[in-house]
Amino acid sequence: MNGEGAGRPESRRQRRIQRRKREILAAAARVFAEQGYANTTIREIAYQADLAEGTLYNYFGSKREILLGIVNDTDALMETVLLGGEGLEDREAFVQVVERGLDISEEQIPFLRTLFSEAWVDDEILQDFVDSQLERIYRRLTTYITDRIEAGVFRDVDPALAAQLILGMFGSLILPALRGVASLPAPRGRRALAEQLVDLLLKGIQAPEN
Amino acid sequence: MNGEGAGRPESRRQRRIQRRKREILAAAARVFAEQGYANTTIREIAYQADLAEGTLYNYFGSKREILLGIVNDTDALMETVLLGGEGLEDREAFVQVVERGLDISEEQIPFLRTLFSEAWVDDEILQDFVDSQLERIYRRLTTYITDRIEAGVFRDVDPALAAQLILGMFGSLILPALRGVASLPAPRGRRALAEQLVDLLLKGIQAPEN
Amino acid sequence: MNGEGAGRPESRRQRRIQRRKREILAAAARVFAEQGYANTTIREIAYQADLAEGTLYNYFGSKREILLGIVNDTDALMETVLLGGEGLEDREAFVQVVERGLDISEEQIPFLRTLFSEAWVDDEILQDFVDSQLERIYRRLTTYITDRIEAGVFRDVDPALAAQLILGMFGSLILPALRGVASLPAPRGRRALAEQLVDLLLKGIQAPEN
Amino acid sequence: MNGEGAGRPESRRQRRIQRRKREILAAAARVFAEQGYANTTIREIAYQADLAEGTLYNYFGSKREILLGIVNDTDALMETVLLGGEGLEDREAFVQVVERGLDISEEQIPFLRTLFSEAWVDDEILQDFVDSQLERIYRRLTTYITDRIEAGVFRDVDPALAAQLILGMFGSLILPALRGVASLPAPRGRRALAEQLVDLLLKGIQAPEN
DNA sequence: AATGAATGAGATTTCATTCAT
DNA sequence: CATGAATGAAATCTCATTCAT
Repeated sequence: MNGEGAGRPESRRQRRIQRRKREILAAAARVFAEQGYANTTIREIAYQADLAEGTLYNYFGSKREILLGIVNDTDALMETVLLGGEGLEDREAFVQVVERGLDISEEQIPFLRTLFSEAWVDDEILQDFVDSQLERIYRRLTTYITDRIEAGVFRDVDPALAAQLILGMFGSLILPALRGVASLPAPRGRRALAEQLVDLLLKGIQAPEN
Repeated sequence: MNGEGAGRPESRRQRRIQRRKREILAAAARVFAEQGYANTTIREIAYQADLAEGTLYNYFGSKREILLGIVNDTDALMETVLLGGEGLEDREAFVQVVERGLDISEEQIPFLRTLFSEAWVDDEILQDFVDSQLERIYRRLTTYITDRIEAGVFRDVDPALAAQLILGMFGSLILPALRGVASLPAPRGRRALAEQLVDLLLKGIQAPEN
Repeated sequence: MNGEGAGRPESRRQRRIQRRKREILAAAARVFAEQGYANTTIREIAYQADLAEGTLYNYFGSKREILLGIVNDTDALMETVLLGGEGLEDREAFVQVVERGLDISEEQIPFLRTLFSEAWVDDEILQDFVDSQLERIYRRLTTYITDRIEAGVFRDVDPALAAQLILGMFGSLILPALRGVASLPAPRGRRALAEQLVDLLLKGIQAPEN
Repeated sequence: MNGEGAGRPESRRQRRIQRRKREILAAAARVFAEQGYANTTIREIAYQADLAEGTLYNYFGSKREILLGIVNDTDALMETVLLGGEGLEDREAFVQVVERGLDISEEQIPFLRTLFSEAWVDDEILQDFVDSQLERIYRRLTTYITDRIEAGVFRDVDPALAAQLILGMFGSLILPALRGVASLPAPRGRRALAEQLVDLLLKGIQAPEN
């Protein structure tokens, strides 16, 4: 019974709702990224999502909840940056993680752009995201560096500071794309970019004989 | 006679106006930095500057003009980052410029915080500031690196990319202070911080025997 | 079936919007006529139209747009003054046009009152209305007089000046009603009024033997 | 004693104050005429009168008092329209009064323009001026016409209506100048204009044989 | 669920008036 | 008397949110 398809109908309904939510978040992220959260009206989001204004409120309780939805989505994605690279030789592991970071960043530009601009002034977002997600990446990197120093592979630098500087280097790569003034290189170029970053990081800028 | 105390009265009036403008900008920068431009009301700025709302409009034509006033002020200050360091040995020059950058950044935290949060979504600010001031710093650094490579002091890296990565490293140092989650080290610590950055930059993270 | 009651729903919506717009314009014209445009607040118009302030902005983009809406409406009505009277004997034609002018003016008193008071200082209104609508009436009258002179029915007067003076005479009739200090005579009296105006116009005030 | 010039010093002071008041009224009338009362700022009036804003308040207690000052001044002038013409032959008397009306109107255009635009919506002005000054002119004209009818010089028309229509004719002559879309003819042309008005008024527009 | 008209609190901005200098 | 900076009430307009259909 229950006509075609069956399955728990509840689940189908849930899936439809989730899909609709994602569509709304994607539309909202696009507009937020372009105009900023405060300058964006619900009407504009509704228009971009091809829905009536009131309909949005069936999926999100407020404009702010849409923003937090974006933050969460981005959160989830950041997780994946850290996956992979395990068991590889150091240099290659580094390069792959950087490259993957570039890939993900590009896909998520509107989300990241929204995220960063609002994180400056919104304490809840700042804590939910920056002080949880970035902190995790930062800690993981610190631990890794500490290990490598102990293994004698890295020089005896301050691991926390080194982690911070490395994240800064990575940030400088995606910043222009985030700001919308330049786009990231094509996938092939990204590999080269990652290699150059890692090269500089490992060997420094000074000529060896110095 | 006619020592200080006389002078053209026009000039005294002008000075009073300029002083009042600076007071307003300082108050506004504080509030913008905390709450963001869009969330800040004229009423709040006026309250912080200890003036009536209408009085602000005797000095700035609109809320936005106040924001642009902050951008301009910051502009002027950024100039000074690049001064000094000429003629010093490379390592020391680098260290001093980084240190000075930290000093100036600290003084200007509310202004910088305002600036960066709004530059994301405000094209005029983005172009007036980021694409003029930062670009200058970036170009100067690129030129410097190119020289050093030609002189055989630096390895043969991509100078533009290296400059970008270095700016990213510097950015990572002031970011926590800008975000308000940590403050910069005391002046003595800043010297050490600058040295560590320069050390990592010059020699890399890899152990020498590698 | 599908008699009245169906129709494209778009069209029904459009009609509802148009009706609402007219309601707002009527309320606004009443208030403008009493207090003048500048002295009238949006709040007052909204109150008179029995709507919230914000609702007005769903129909008109600004207070000024409401004013222009009134001007346009009046424009459209003025057209009809000139209709009719064709083919009648001169005296009767004149009388009928004057009478119709009185009728229309009475219906439109709040609109006309608004219009005239603002036309003094608002160039756009002055040109959109006075210099297009009144000009048309004026030209038509001039042409008519010229014809009549050539036909030997009217004396050899300056047709343009005569037209101007006639419009002034008509204006003096509706002015008291427009100012709100007196109302126009009842319809029957209007015919008599029109006849007296035309009589004076045709034969002058001087006794014949003079 | 009392130094040079003597005279009651009070009186000299009074004269200076009166002169200053007139200067302010003239400046205000110019600006009001151009932009309307509500759109004009005290700052603009002060600028045109070459005074500081606060200084105006030494002469007039409020912006509105300046407006009423203009109304009064105009009032005083209107008086003079009616002077003269006594004892002249009818036609010439009419012509001279009309001509003088044109002369005075031209001199006073900014004042009249201000007056008429505000009289629409300001009951105090409407009553103080229109319903006192115009009423006087209107009554005088009515009386005159009644006399003339009794003397058999004028036809048996409704004197009140005739007076109204005549004022309307005169109004139509100065209206374009008042509106700022045309200027009055040069003095010589004014005589001709007045003669044409009077001619039409006395003999009508119809050809005699009709 | 979907719609979009209605709502009204709240923001920016203007400007007549005051008052210390 | 003259000045013009300071004041703050009041006006216009925006827009997140609600709710009847």
